[in-house]
Amino acid sequence: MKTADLNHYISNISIDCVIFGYRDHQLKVLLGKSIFGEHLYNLPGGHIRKNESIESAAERLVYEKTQLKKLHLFQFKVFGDSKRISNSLHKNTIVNSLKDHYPPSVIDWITDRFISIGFYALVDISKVKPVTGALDSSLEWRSIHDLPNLMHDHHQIVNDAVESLRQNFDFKLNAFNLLPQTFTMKDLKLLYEAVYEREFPMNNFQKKILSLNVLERLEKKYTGAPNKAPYLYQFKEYKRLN
Amino acid sequence: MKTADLNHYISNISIDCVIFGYRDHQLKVLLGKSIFGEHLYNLPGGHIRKNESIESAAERLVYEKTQLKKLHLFQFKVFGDSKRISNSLHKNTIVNSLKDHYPPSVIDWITDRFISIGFYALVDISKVKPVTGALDSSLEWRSIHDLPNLMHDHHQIVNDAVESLRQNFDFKLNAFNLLPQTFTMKDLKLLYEAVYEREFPMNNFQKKILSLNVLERLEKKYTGAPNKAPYLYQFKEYKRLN
DNA sequence: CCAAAAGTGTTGCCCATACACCCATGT
DNA sequence: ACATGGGTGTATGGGCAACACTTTTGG
Repeated sequence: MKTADLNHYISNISIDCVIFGYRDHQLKVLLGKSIFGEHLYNLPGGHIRKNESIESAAERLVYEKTQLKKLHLFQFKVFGDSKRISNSLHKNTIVNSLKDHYPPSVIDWITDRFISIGFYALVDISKVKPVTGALDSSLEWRSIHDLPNLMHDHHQIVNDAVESLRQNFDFKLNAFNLLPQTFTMKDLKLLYEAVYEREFPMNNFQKKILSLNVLERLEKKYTGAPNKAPYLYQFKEYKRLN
Repeated sequence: MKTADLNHYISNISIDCVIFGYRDHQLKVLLGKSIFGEHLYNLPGGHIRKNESIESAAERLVYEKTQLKKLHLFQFKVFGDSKRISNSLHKNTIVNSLKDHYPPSVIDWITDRFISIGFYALVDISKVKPVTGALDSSLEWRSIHDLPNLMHDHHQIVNDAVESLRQNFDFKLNAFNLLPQTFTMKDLKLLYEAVYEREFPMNNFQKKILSLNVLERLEKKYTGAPNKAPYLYQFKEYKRLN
């Protein structure tokens, strides 16, 4: 982060991205291990270039961390409390860490008040190639039920993103952004159970999903297990979108 | 708008408010008649002070136009296209109107790129005392189906606000922000019909509303009409909130 | 032939809708 | 008494959930 670069970005506005993945029957979010503290994490995010839209900025920021494009992005809320950074426990840590490496103007710019636009993204976790940024030492997928210590109000941002995801996660086509190309009905059911945190009876779930007419049934998946092999499915729209 | 004042506001971020009212069986929005064009209107809006939250800013901006506080406000979307103002037909008009009255620094500040946070508010239209701002010659309530020529992308903002209102306008307590303290069941039904643009059969509507247990029935409303007098209702929460 | 899990069929319940009816009011 | 519109009760149908059942697979 060079001084001159800051002139290309809009001040006082940031974007925070809640990148959702799905693995081990759990909904996960991608978090950066912060260089500002041993057990401190932060959401992927960044700033908006003066000549790009907020959607493009969010796409770019998610791409920088995941190397994925054309994903499902949704702008779910704005976090605009005037003290959300200055009241944070981590502000002084950040200032102390940076003050020997950057001029005061940069420190001021970074630690000024920021209004943050929250986006969430849905990704196929197996396709993500995590790339760390300047401010994190590593990237980790963490279950939404096992979140570490998060910077500023990022814990609140994750919670609000989960709530918004539940609101908007309909029975039409959001799920396929989190799954590989093909999957069994049970996989899909487990995903819905992870999102809504409740169980769905298999027969009724299957009836409901199939009645939407958005899946096509492929061949069976033989695993060697001594039981009936489940069918594989994929979303009919898959080819059109990929 | 004085030059020095701009230092108190965050640059490049604005708030646009879609203030909904209800009259003549129609959903209305409060629009300012712009001083920048004969048949040009704009949404109430403004900027965020450096030390106030975005919610406080939205409350303040709505108060300035309506003299109402403690209303139902919802942050529904952010409008962040980088060209939303510079591509607008109205930008040059604004620059020409202002350039003789303000120094270039002010003109630049005002006509720079703005990311706008969209809020909508629900108000009892009879309680509003409209107060014009510096940039509008008058304020008018306009039906959402009879919108005039709106500045920049404000037409899109209104449309998105209406869509969000429909999403969030549940059968619990949003409606009472648009109605006077007491109202008949038919009034309420007509409001819902205006919002959702479809009809609701009276008996089923009444059953559904009453089953929510949020209304209390008051005395009858005798109008002199030669038919059964309807009951008046008010929201049980009314006293607590006012 | 058996155990395990996939997948399907059947019933009953709840809720939303539609239809029919009764009630109060002023002329 | 009657026209008008408010308000309530009853039957019908579709969707969802619980239960029971059949099918497929490898040992």
